[in-house]
Amino acid sequence: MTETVPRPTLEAVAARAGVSRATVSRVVNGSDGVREPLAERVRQAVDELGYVPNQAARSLVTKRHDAVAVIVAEPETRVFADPFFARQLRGISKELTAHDNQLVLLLTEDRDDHVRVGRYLAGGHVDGALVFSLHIDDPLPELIQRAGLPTVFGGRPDFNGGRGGVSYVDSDNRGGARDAVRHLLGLGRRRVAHITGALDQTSAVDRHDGYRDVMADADPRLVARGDFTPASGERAMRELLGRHPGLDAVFAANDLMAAGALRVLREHGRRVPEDVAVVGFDDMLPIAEQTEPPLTTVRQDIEEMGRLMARLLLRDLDHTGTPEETSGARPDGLILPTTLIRRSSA
Amino acid sequence: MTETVPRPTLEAVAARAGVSRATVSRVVNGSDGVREPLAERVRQAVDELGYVPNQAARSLVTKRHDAVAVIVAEPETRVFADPFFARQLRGISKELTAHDNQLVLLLTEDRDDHVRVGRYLAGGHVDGALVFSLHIDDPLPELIQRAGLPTVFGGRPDFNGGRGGVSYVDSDNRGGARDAVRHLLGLGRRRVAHITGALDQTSAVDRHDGYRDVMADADPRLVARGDFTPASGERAMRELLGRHPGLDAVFAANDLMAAGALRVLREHGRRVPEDVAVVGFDDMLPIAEQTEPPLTTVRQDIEEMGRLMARLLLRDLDHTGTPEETSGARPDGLILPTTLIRRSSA
DNA sequence: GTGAAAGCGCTAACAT
DNA sequence: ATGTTAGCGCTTTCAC
Repeated sequence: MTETVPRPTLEAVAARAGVSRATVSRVVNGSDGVREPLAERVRQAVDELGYVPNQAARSLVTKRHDAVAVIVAEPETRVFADPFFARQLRGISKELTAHDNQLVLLLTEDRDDHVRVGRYLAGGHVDGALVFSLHIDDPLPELIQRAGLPTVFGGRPDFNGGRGGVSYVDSDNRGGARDAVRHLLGLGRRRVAHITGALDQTSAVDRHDGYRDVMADADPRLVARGDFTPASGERAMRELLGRHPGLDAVFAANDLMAAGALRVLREHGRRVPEDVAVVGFDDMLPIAEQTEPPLTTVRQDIEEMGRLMARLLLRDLDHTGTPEETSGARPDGLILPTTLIRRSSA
Repeated sequence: MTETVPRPTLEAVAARAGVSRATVSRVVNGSDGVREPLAERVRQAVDELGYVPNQAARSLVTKRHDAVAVIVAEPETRVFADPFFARQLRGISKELTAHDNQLVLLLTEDRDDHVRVGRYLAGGHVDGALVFSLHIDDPLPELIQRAGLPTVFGGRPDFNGGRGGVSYVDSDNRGGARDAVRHLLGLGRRRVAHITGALDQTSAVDRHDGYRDVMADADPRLVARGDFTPASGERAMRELLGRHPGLDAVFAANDLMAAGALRVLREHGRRVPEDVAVVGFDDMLPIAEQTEPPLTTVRQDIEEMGRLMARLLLRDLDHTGTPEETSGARPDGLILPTTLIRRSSA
C-alpha cells in the first residue's frame, strides 16, 4: 500500500500565510474577527496547500462529530424487500450533506447487534441518531433513547418515550387509508374489504384504523389479516372471497398484497375493477405500474420523509440555535400527507 | 438538550485500577504484556466506570479510523428502483461489523457531489472506500482512485486503473447470460432474441457479450436495445416482434425488461412459454415471482457480493497482515457465479 | 483583531 | 512487565 504523503496541518498553513494557528483556525471555521486582507491570505494558503482539517483532532476538542447514525432494524429483512429504504436514505443523505454531516449506517439483525449499537451510540462517535424500527416489540428504540442521544424515529414508534415524548416523522397512514376507502365508496362500492399489514407495525395498525374510521359498522368478516407479503395477500384474498363472496372492493395495506389479491381475483374469474375494485398502499414502483390492471394506490413521499427526519435531528443538534427556539413548542411527531394515485384497478 | 455526563477517560480508569494510563491502554487494546492479576483489575475498573475509548483521540494518534466509505453514484437514480442496493449494503455491513469497522455512506447525485466526495476521501476520515459506479463515463471512480485510498469497486469498472489494476467484485454477467441462452437453446429454441440493458454499464455489455458468445452468428436484428427499465423492455419487444416475427425466445438483460416483454407478448397473443420462451436476469424479487407466468431468470448473490467487497478491502487495510500476503498474487477482480432459476417462462 | 499557550484523550517510544 | 513522557492537530481562553 502506498504510504500517503502526510497532509498539511494548520501549522503549515499558518507558516505559509505568516500568521498564527489561531488565525487560520478562525478563518477556516468562518468565525468573524479576522480582517479581510489577512483572511484572504489565509484562504490562499489553504488552497495552495490543499489543506483539509483533521476531523479527529477537531472532534477531540469540540466534542462534536458532524456525523449522525442511521439505524435500521430489520429482523425480518422486510425493509430490503422493497426500495423504500433506499429512497429514505437518499432523502436523509441529501439533508445531511447539505449541512456537512456524515451518515454512519448501522444495520441490525439480532440481539447481539443491539448491544453493539448501544455501545456505539454511547461511545460518542455521532451527534445523533435516526432510527427505523419496524416492529412494535422491538427493544431497540428505547435502548437508543436511553443512550441519551438526540434521536428522531422514522415511522411512529409504539412506546411513548417517557418524559417529553419522542420525535418522529411518519406518513399519514390513517388519513391515506381513509382516502382509499372513501374513494372506493365514491365509486359506489359498499362491501369494501380490507387486507391488513403485519399488525405488529404501527403503519399496519394505522391503516387498519383508517379503514375502520370510514367503515365503522362494516361486517368484521370483511377484514382479513396479512403481513405485507404477496403470499399473505393471496391468502387473505381467498379467505375474504370464501367468507364474503359478495364483496365488491378491497383495500390492501400495501401494493405487494394488492398484487397478490389481484392474482387471486383473476383466478376466481372476478374482473378488476368491474366486479371488484382494488386499492393498494405505497405506490411501490415498479409493482404498482406493472400489475394487471395497474394499481390505484396511496402514495407517500418517502424521500421527503427521510429529509425531514434529518432536518428535525439537525435542528436538535444545532448548538447555535437561539435559546427560545430550543425545546420550544415543538411537535413530537411530523405527519406527511399522502396522495391517492388513480390507475385502473379502482 | 440534556448535558451528558462527561465520559470516563483512560486517566480515570488508570486511577481507579491503581495503574498507569499506558497499562490501561494496553489492556483495552488487547496487546499482551500485562500480567493477569493486573489486567483483571483494569478490566474491572473499565466495567465499573463504563469506560469506552474516545475514538477521536485514538484516531488522532493512530491515523486509523476503523471506518470505510461506501460511495454510491446514482445519476439516474436507477439504483434505487430496485432492492439490490439494500442487499449489497447489508452484505457490506455484516462484514464490516464483524471487523469493528463503521460504514459511512456517501450518496452522490451530481458533479458538485464529486468534489465533495473527493474532499471527504482526501480528508482522511476513512481508511478505505467501496464504490458503486454504474455508468461507464463516470469520472468518479478515477477521482476516487486518485485520492490514494484503498478502494474496491462493486461491478467491473470500465477503466483499467493505471498501474496495477483495480480490485473489484462482480457477478459473472457474461457466464450467466451464456447459461440463459444455452438453456433456451436446450429447450429447442433457435431464434433467440436479446434485449440489452443500458450499454453504458458494464453489466449490460457483459450480458450482451454472453449472448453473442452463444449466438455468434445470429441475425443481428434479433438484438434490440433497452435501458433496464420496464418501458424499454416493452419498446424493445415490440421492435423485435416487428422485425423478426418468427422469434421463439427472448433473453432480457434484466427482469424488469423481461416483465415488460411479457406484457407485450401477451398483447400480441403470443403464449409464454409455448410460443415464445422468456428468460430474465437478476431474480429480482418480488418481480420475477409475480409476473405472468413467473420468470425463469439468472440469479446473482448480491449480498455475498457486498460481503466480498468488504472483505477484500479489509484485507488491504489489515496492517497486521504478514508481509508475504500483502500485495501478493492477488486477483484484481473477483467474479461470483450465477445460478439459473427455473420458473415457468422458459 | 491577533497571537501564545493550554489541553482535548489517547498511543507509542523510551525508560526503568 | 509497567510507568513516564511526548506528541497527534486542533480549538479556545486569555493576553496583548
